[in-house]
Parts: sequence; structure tokens; C-alpha cells
Amino acid sequence: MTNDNKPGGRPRDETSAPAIKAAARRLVTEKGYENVSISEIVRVAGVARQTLYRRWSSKADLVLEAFFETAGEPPTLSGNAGLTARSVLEKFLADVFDSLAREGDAISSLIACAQSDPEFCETFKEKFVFPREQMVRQILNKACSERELPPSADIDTVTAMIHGAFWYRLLTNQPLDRPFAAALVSSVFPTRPT
Amino acid sequence: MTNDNKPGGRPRDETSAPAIKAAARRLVTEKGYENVSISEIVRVAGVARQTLYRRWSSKADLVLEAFFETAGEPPTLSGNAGLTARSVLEKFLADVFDSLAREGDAISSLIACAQSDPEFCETFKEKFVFPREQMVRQILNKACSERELPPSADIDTVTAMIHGAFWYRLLTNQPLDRPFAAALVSSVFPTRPT
Amino acid sequence: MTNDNKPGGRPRDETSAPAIKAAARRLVTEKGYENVSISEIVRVAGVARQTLYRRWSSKADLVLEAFFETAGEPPTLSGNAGLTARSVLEKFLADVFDSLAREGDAISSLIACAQSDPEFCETFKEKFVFPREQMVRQILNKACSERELPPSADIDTVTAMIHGAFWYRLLTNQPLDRPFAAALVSSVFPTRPT
Amino acid sequence: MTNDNKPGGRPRDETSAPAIKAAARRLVTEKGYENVSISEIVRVAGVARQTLYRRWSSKADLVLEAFFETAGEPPTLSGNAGLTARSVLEKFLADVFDSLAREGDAISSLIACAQSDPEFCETFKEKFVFPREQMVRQILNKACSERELPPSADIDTVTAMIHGAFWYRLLTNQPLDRPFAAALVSSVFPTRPT
DNA sequence: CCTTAAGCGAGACGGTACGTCCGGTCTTAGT
DNA sequence: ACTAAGACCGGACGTACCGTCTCGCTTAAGG
Repeated sequence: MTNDNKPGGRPRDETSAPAIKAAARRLVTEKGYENVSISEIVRVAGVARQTLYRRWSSKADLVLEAFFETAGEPPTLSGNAGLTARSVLEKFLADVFDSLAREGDAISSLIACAQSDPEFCETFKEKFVFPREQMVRQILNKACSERELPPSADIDTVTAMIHGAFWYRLLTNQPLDRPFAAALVSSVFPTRPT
Repeated sequence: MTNDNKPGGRPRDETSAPAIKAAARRLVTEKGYENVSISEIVRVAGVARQTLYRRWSSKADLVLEAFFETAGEPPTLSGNAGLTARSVLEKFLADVFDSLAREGDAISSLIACAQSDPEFCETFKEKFVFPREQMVRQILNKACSERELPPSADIDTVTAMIHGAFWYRLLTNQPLDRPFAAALVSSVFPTRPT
Repeated sequence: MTNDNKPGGRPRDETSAPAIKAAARRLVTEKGYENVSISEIVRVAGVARQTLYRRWSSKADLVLEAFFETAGEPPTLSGNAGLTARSVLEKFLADVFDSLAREGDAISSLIACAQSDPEFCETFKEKFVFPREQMVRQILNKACSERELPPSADIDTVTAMIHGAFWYRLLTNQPLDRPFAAALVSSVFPTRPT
Repeated sequence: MTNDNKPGGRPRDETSAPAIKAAARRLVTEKGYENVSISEIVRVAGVARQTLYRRWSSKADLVLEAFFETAGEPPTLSGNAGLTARSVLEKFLADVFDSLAREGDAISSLIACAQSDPEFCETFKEKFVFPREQMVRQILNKACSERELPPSADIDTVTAMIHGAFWYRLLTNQPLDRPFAAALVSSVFPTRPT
């Protein structure tokens, strides 16, 4: 969103944007997207109102950037060489749940905002949803090719079910903990006959 | 929500409440929860502002009642006597998807609202979420007891996965159609060896 | 400016308008028209901003009404029965000068404002300028008919000169005192040969 | 106002100041002092904002200089050798009225500005008011010494009345035309018995 | 030739005030 | 008691200017 045309004029204060984003992130995390006003963000950031509007055209724009600035490659898969896909998935989910436990409320309010702002929704999907979805899909594909899952498994649908399960719990304020991660994994991978 | 204390005074206009709910329902369906103001609802309903506040304490209360007035027993299971649990589930999901296709945007915005309003969230869960969840759970339990699913199946988790899957697709604007219903069902019920 | 259509609705708070006008009048007197902000007026009046805008559409409207609410019959001519027109004029001017000494700065800033706001200008003339001008004209007419002035005197022009003289002194911050009143009168009335 | 310290550095662009003054003068004439913003002046002048502030410390400074650059010796008295003071005065007033007819609105808005800016007021008086006042005074003095006016005439007061009369008409949007000039003169000079 | 010093267009900066909008409460008169 | 109407306070909104500041560049004059 930030436009940095090269030519003349005083350069933008490099500390302003981070300060604003930090303020936005903190306030949204503390109070939820809807309960944060532009005025409060600029006050906390110690910045003039126009300095915010010069960079972002709306609260949605700002908050999206504040939360998902870095293109979404959130947790990574590397270093899981010798593990089974099942255990990789379980660890991945546990990690995701941990991070949501920290800022789940903020994420909830972003999901909420996405419903009434199509542009926000698109960016949110691109920066947050799809990367995580892709992650699960990769793990499942690996599981499939290594025979942990039957070749007939419908990867897309199972991905939606896994991803959906924790959205569902997130949005209905039900616990997102390690036991749930384990239960999800168990439901996906066929039970081993003892 | 409506309080109908017995004693004296002019009785409430019986047409006001329905008019307000109809207006609310229509506007929310058309424009989404966040983009509808109280002022607009009362204007469309042709009613004084206070007439709304006398009956509901907030937009959330009103909209919840407008959408989920009847205690949630939405689709029913009766009349599915001879069918397999699998086909019952598929039909149930197809029906849910059909109804969401009609008013999915409104539901999305209600889910959104639930994120910033705990009370709304609670009512929404009670009136909308849990009944549907319970429905799925019942079908799966039946499937279990009739050996369509292995007895080891984790009904709670699978319920969350099914329910979550369509929330997820709903909130991310991905298609909710019959093929997806079929795919969900197929992923839950072990594939029949041909 | 205040519109008091008869029908329904909560009546306007009768104390608000006077409070706002009092605040406006006080602040303009203290600080000058240009240095008073709407925000300050409503803060001092202890009133919501919209409560001001509901009654007046601009600071100009408000201030005009605050200063010249009562149709302009400022000083009166009655009770000067037996006096010469000359002495009546001198007394009238002395009175005007006294009142300007009290709130001359405010008047100056109103004259100023009138220059950039034609509507303000019109109302200002009607409520402030013309009544005073008319006063002088009446006195001069009386003087004429009673032979204190030659019948050939151009009343309109002399009125403009008298009135103009104290505007001129007012706007250029030159003293407006009794000696000047006397000098004006002496210049208008032919010097009596000693 | 322009300071031209001797030493090094790039010399000021000689075209900037005239361009700025021209823009200021044009805009103030078109729209009135209050309705012209610094931003607009520099945009019209095709100049950077700082280039204006380097030369003038405020809009008031600039506009004063733009309008009254040449020390005030506006119309001159020379070449009126053989005429009566009365006709000289009439011609002087007619000239002043003509020039005001051209840019009266701008002058009005300057008078307005002078009310809220004491420094502006001082300069305005020095550059515009006093020279014209002095002019009238000289003519009247000459009239006095040549017996066109009685020696008892109060030159200062009459000057204020003349000058005030056209300020008054100027500020109240009443016509400033030759008949009024004639009427003023007639009221000052004792009517000649036919 | 190269430094120094200032002017230049451009535009960001922290502020202040604007006029509008809405939410939730209240106060009327009328039914 | 209830209605329709609408005023009330509070507070956020996005915009417009203000006067200052900083950038990279240009333009001389003087060493």
C-alpha cells in the first residue's frame, strides 16, 4: 500500500510506519479490530492523523499490513526429515494452536472484518489463509505418497476439514489445545489395528 | 427477548416488531451486518427509534432474533427411516448448503459480529451453531451404532471437522455445493472396496 | 435562524441556545471573531457540537444572533424633548462611543467578518448598521426642521460622514472619545459666531 | 521585507517573488483575503511553499506587500496648480473611488484582516490609510489658507469624516461614485450663496 | 576546480479545526 | 402505556491548511 515514488520531497519518516503498525497491532490484539479507532492508533503511535492516512487508506489496509506484512510462510516444514507425516501434521497443528492461543482474539476479529470488506478478505486469504492451507495440503500429500494415507484420500477435502475444524473452534471460543490437535490427526489417519 | 409484562397501558403495536425484524433481516441480507445502522432499520420499518430499543437492547439482539426466532430445530431428521446414515448426512449437508447459498452473506456477517460481541456469540451458538452441530453428531452416532463407521471413530472431532469445513468455505467465499457435500461424506465414511 | 416547526419530537433544550450564544459572545469579545473555534464554543457552553449545528449553520450565523438578537433599537431618542438637536447628537455619539469602548474589538471583528461573508454582511447591516445610521439621520432631520442646520444640508451625506468617521476611527484603532464626539458635532453644525 | 544579506549561496530566483505577489494579488482580488490559502498561492505561483515563507512570514505580510509595494504616494497633487481646493478634492475623491471600484472587494478584505492582526493593521495604516488621509488633510489645509474654508474649520475631524464616509460606504457595499464624491465635497465646503 | 552556502521544487511532519455521522438515551405530544 | 418524532451527549470520521522540516538538486561566488 505504501507508495515510495522516488522523486523529490521530504522522505517519509521511516520510523512512522513501524510505529503505527506496532500501535495498530497492539491495540487490535488487546481490544479487537472493531474497538480500535484511528484516533487511538495515531495517539498511541505518537503520530499525526494525516501521517497514517498518507500511508493507508483505511483501518483495514493498515491492520492487514500490520499483521501480515511478511508474505505468509509462517511455520516451516524443514527439519522434519525423518518424521512421519502424521507426527509432522500433529506438530504443525500444535504450533498453530499455540500461536492462536496468543493472538486468537485478534485473528478472530480479522476474520470478522473480512466478512464485511471484500478487499480485506482477499488479502487476508492470500496472506494468512492460503499459506496455512497449503501447508496442510503438503503434509497430506506427503502422507499419501508415503502410504500413511490411502491413495484414494481426498486431499482437498481433508484439508478443508482440518483447517475448518480449528476455525470453527476458534470462532466459537472452544479450546484449541494439543489434545484437539491429536484428535484431529487421529481422525484423519486411519486407526492402526493394535 | 420481547417482554410482555401483563399490566395496564396501551398495548404494543403488534405490527411493529415484525416490521422491524423484517427490515433488519432484509437490510442485513442485502448489505451485511456491519453496514446496517439502527437509524436505517427504523427508517425502513417506519418506526421510531425508541420502538426498537424498547424491544431489543442492541442491533445484535434484534438481528439474532430476526434470523433465528424459532428455537433451532432447523432441518429435521424425521422421515429418513430406511436410509443409511451416510445418505442422511449427505442430504443434510446438501440442504444446509442450499440454505447458505441463499443467505450465506448474512450468516457470514453474523459470524463476524459474534467475534466482537460475546453475548451475541453465545446466543448465536445456542440458536444456530449447536443445533446444527448436534444434528451432525446424531447422524454420526447413528452411523456408529449401525456399523457404518468404526466404533473407534471420534464423533466429536469428526463433527467439528464437518461443521468446520463448511464454515471455512463459507467465510473464505469458496463454493459450498453438492459435490463438496459428497466429498465431505466420502472423507468421513471409509471407502467401500469396490 | 432557529426553526421551531410545531410537530412531534423532543423539544429543543431551551437552555442550550442561550448557553451557546453566551459562550459565543463571551469568547468573541475576549478573543475576537477569528480566534474562536466552534469546538471551543461548544466546550464552554457545555453542549454537543451537533447541538450547535442544529441551530446555526455557521459561526457567522451564531455570532450575529448572539450579538444582535434583538432587532436594533439600540440607544433611544426618547426623553430628549427640550434639548437642541446638536446636544442630542452629541449625547448619542458619546453613548455609542462608550459602548464601543466596551466591546469595540468584538464589533471590529464582526465588521471584518462581514467583508468575507455577504450573508453575514446583510444581516449585520440590518441589525447593527442601519439602525444607528437611521438614528443619526433622524437627529439631523430634526436639526434641519428646527433651523439648527441650513435647509440645504445634505442629510444623507452628512450621516454617512458622521457614521463613517467613527467606523474609520474604530477600524484604525484611533481613540473614540467625547472630545471627538464634540469635534464631529462642531464640524456638522455651523459655528456660532461668538 | 526581502532581506538581501550579502554573502554567498545561490541567489534568489528573481522571478519567484513577483510570481508569488501576482498570484496573491489575483487570488485575493478574486476570492477575498480569507478565502485564499497559502497552499493555493504557491500552487498558482508555481513555487515551493518554502520559497514563499523565505520571503514573507505570513499571508498578511505577503498580501500587504503585494498590494502596497510602493510606499504610499498614490495619487499625486501635482499639476493642480490653478484649481480651487474644492475641485482638487473632488477630483481626488473621484480618482480614489474609481480605483476602489476596481479592487474594492480586495481592499475590504484587507481592512477585515487588519482587525485581527495588529501588525498587519499597522502596516496597512502606514501604507494605505495615512497617505490618503494626509492627502485629504493637505487639500483641506490649502482650502483653509486660501479661504475656501473658514479658518475655524477642524481639519482633523473633517478629514476623518471624509475618509470615514467612503470607508463606510465601501464596507457596507454602498455605491462609491462621482455623485457621492460631489456630495461629500458640497457638504464640506460652505454653500455659496447664489 | 572545488568548496561552500544558499535557493529551489517537492512533499512529509505534528497539529488544529472543520462539518458530518451514528449510537444509545432522553423527553415531548398525541393515541 | 405506548407511539412517532426528534433533540441530547459523546465521539470517530476523513479533509483541509497551517507553519516547519528535510530531501536531492541547482546555482553562483570565492578560495
